[in-house]
Amino acid sequence: MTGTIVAVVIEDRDVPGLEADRGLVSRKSTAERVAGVLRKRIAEGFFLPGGRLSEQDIGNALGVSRNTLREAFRLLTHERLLAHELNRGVFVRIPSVEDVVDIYRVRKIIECAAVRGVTAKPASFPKIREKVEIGDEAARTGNWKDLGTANVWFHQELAALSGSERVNELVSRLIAELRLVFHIMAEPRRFHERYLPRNHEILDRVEAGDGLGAEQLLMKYLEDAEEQLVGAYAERAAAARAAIAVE
Amino acid sequence: MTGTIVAVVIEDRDVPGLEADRGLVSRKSTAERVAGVLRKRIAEGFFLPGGRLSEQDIGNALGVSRNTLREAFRLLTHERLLAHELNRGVFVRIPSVEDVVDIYRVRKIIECAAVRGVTAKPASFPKIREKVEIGDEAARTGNWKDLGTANVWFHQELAALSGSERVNELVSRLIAELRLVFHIMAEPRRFHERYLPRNHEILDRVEAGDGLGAEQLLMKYLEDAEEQLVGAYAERAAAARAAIAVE
DNA sequence: ACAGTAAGGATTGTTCAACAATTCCACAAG
DNA sequence: CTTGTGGAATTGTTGAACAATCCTTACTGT
Repeated sequence: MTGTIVAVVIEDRDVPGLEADRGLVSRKSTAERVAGVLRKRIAEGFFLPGGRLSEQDIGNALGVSRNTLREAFRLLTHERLLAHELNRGVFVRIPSVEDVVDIYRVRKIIECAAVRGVTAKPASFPKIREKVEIGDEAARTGNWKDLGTANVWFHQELAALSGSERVNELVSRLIAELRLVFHIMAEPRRFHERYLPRNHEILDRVEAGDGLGAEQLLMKYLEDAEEQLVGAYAERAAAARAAIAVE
Repeated sequence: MTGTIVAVVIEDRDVPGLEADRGLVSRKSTAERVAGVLRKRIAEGFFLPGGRLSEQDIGNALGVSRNTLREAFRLLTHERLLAHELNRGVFVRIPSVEDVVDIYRVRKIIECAAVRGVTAKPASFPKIREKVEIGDEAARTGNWKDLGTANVWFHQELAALSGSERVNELVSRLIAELRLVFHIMAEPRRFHERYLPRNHEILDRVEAGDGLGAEQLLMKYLEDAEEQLVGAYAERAAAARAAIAVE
């Protein structure tokens, strides 16, 4: 028995650094691939918030059985991208204003904690800087869609400073949910553009090793964004829901 | 079209305060009920970490079809309670040491932020106090299982101070995952007992309105618990995995 | 004795068809 | 305008079937 334990431990340490590639090797089930397709479609707005996803139609279109498709629906429901109503089907979720408030509440906790944790020594963070510059470039060329995406990535990189797998996953989900909000707002330009200079300020503080300073800026940033979003969102969300009721 | 919007809005405000009861009305699907049963069984250790959950056996035992059972498995896999290996089945997850470290990393961020947010004015928090006292009582009567449960609830109440639905859900999951760890450790007494006085200290600070003080205590608490857990856990987890390999 | 392998049995992955349960919609009745 | 009341459409769930994969075991050759 003890011999087998040793064998396992050895196997763990035999080829260090290779374990990270396991995700690439492990094949995914059909349901997960289908979920991936739908997730992407939802993110890019092909399926709009409030819309119903018919088992039959999508099953036929994608060439998978209803059972497999339902497994995919479960996955996305758990990510809060779809809402499952018993005997009625699944719908692309319409986040409520309370959802938006809660999302920002969690973002403040998570992102600020991540930023606060940077050491007191100056250092370079190329990945974060990259996202900021992608945002600048997108704004310069007027590519508003990319601007929104870059902004999202910027915040994901900030959260990644925490070094926690679970935090990364959580933030990914929060941001996927926020995408639904943006689809209802449908004004990426006016919303994202004004935050570009603040991205730079935050990055500067981070690279200067001033975690507390960066945290203060980020907190204000998130408070402002939330306020702006909540103010305009309430009526839009109601209108979106009403549009469904009409249709 | 605008007219219909008004109609919806009116309907929304017509019977205020009733929407909250929607969750009670909505029945749950079979898959969700099955997931609930399995979740409970896993929490109480009926299915031990590393054990495989046979589709056929459990399906027969619970009287549901394989398809429905698989939907339930998906749910629990997403909660990190089960691990799904393609063509091999689902297993009760054995958290790695890295998982434990990451869980505590997130707990520090979340719970500390929640506690830090309490106002500077003294107030009473009966729900938190209740959990602390349940823990005391369990320790006095030597009911070690309840002691662990009470301790878990205490921390859930602390996190609930954040007032965020998403934080509550996240913490619930983290703690469900930690239960797997405790099942492998299998020493609820020695682990939890020593933290009882610290529960009181933290509660005192919270009720005194000293959020920052409570945060410091809680941080130290979590650091100590993590250290103690990680130190003893590595070999146990390896042994558990090896036991599977042998069996 | 031992690594490699080939056959088989068992389990999961996926699909399909069927039926029950529920919701939706239109229309009639009060 | 509200309140039943049908039938059509959709989802919920099951059971069977087959393919794909994994695990065990026995066999082979060295």
